[in-house]
Amino acid sequence: MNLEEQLKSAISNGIEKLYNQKPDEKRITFQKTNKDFEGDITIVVFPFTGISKKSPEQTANDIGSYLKDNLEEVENFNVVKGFLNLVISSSFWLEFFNTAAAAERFGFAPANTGKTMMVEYSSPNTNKPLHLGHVRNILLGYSVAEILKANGHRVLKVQVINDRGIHICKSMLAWQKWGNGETPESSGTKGDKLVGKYYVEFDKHYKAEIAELVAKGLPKEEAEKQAPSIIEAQEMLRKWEATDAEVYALWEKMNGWVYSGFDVTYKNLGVDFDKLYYESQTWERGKEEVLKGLEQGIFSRKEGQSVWVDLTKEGLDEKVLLRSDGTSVYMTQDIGTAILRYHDFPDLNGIVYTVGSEQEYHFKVLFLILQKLGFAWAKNCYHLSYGMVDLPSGKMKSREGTVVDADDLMEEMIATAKEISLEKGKADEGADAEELYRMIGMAALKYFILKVDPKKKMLFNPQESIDINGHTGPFIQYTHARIKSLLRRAGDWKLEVRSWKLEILPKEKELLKLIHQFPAVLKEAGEAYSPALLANYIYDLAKEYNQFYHDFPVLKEEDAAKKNFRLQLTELTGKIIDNSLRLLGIQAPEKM
RNA sequence: GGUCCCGUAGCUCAGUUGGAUAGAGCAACAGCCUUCUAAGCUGUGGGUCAUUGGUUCGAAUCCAAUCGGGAUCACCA
Repeated sequence: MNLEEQLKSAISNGIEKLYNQKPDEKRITFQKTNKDFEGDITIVVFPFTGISKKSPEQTANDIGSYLKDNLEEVENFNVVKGFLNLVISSSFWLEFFNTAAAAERFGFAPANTGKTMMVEYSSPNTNKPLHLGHVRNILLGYSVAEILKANGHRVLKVQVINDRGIHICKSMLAWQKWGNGETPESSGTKGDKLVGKYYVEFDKHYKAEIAELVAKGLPKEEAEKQAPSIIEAQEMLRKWEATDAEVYALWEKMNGWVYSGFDVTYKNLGVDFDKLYYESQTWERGKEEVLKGLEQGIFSRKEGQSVWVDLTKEGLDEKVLLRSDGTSVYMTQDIGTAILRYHDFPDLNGIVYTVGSEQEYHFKVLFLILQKLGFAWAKNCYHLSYGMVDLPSGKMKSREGTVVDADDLMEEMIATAKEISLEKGKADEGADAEELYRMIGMAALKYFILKVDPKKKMLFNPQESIDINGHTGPFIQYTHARIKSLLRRAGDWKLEVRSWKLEILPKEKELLKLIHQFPAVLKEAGEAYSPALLANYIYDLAKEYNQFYHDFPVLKEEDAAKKNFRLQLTELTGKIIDNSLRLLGIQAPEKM
């Protein structure tokens, strides 16, 4: 039982004894003690004045006295208006510290809650390279998955790759017509970049054709439909669906290029997947399920072969599930994919879809459809909806060439990290130094993105993102490196000795209090699917440690018990920072 | 137009199961290295928490309206 739970039940009992009525436990709330007053934790007593029929001050005094007499952890208390500030005993903090320091991985839930969660993230189209928007998605998804693991769940990281459809046909067509057999090898271009190049190439020709037709007097809408390029691309898609051998071979070849390009980006981002789903392998399943639903009368048929779901009762619209020519839409394959996933892993306790907020409506509809189809697990599907990433210049627009490429971005971050390191004269030469620059640059990027609440849209300012001072990833890395340096110098100092009698100084206690919060923060981050909570917490922890480090000698402390305590406090802080950074996908260097 | 999200310091963000005088970082200015990593620490200035009204002992937090910004409502993905 943790401190708050202990206090809660003691307060509940105390109020019952004092005033003959049990309070509503939900109204017993704790908060941090204001820094101007003495105390470690504060209880707001206003909610109990109705029961006590006394002034807030008197009520607080009553409860404070009761706690002091009946709970050994409560050493003292003071009252300011309706606020009861409790001073928790040093022995409690020392005992807590002993347990925490001895833990294998303090704050982590014991492995195996018996729950299995699937986290989908990335899920790109295969017609162009990954960009900054994908980067937020990927970092979030990866971190959420790791945080869920730390909370004791089994986690499967997956994506569904949108590998079929008109978009890839456009790239294929352009390559076929104007590519002259160019390959990643022949041109020295990363595969996804090469395919992206032909997607742009298609668009260029298509636009020109439209302009030409419009000049001839055709309305724009009509021109968009009649342009020869688009007609050819649609023809290609039909051939693909009929598994035309030549088209299929080209499709496989070009997707292969894209995958090897993506692999490089994923590797550099330091993320991985347990299983990949491909739209080309799930869309037919989706179609079958829709037709089954049609037979059962869950869906209805309209013009041609089109199939619709009516969600007007749920306050939404009607939605098409199969086109009038019988082909499937995006929704169709998502239905198939979800069902396939539960087929593959029947013991799944939920799927987390890491997808941008612009698709909120889509997922609302998807989950409703799955429910209508009778899948009880649909209620465990969750759309982790994150906000868009804007640039200082506004929105990213591929047409205006303002899209920030993921590979370029990483390269620049690392180059800038190197530059700054050299300027500061921190540079060691050699291979290790290059690895360090990479770690720092990536930390700056990842932390900059992950510290923001996923639900909120964020502004990506390239200049600020590589900052290494203040509320940044490198600042936290630096604190860790500093801790490691201390521990190295401590050498074989007897870290295992844990029986001390000493008074904890205020600054030491502040650090301990923050450490005490860690398990709750990790749990909350898992429940809220929010790496930002963890990211902001370790910043606070690092900041607090730096103050401690600045104010007190550790190795130079002469009192052996104090020295030992501070060293272990240092070690524990370092472990929490290291473990937490890892959950954010950030590496913690030993030196920097 | 319907639905949803957002509006906190010059800038980027915390803080929202309702609680004390709303916090950080950046930027600006002023200090601290013969002592464990100065990528650090300390201090100063900077706020009608978009506006108005309501609920409450108490509102940045809950409710309503207004203003401003964004997303979405395709036989696109």
